Amino acid sequence: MNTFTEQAIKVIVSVPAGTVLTYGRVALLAGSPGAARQVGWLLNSMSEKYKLPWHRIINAQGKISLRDPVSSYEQKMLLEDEGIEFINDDTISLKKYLWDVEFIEFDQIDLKGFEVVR
DNA sequence: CCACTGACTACTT
DNA sequence: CAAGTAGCCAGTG
Repeated sequence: MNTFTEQAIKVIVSVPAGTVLTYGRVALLAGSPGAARQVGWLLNSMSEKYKLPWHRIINAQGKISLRDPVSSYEQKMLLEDEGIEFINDDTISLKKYLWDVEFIEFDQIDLKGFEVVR
């Protein structure tokens, strides 16, 4: 399965703790500029099948985009645990925490370590 | 294949 | 800064 989905997942699992990526950036690194909305979609569906650091993905405004208030609160907590400070209730400084990576070496990432073993 | 959906984005008011 | 608008693209039925 060498698709956008797999690439995007690899990008996401590569994000270091204490940093974040925007949906658009994940899409770009995954090879599909403009597919930002799909990133959100797969996070929603794949975070149950994989142990993804989904909380490190936010929108281009540095805000949490979750519709569900419970989940968005959880995301905020997880980010704060990694040392990320919030400017207000749902905003952080992208300038400070955005992971500035240019290229992902997909070949070196093994997804099997992130699969949920039930 | 077509239509619809959406954890998005960039641009304009 | 808030709200509206028009692109965006992969997954789903």
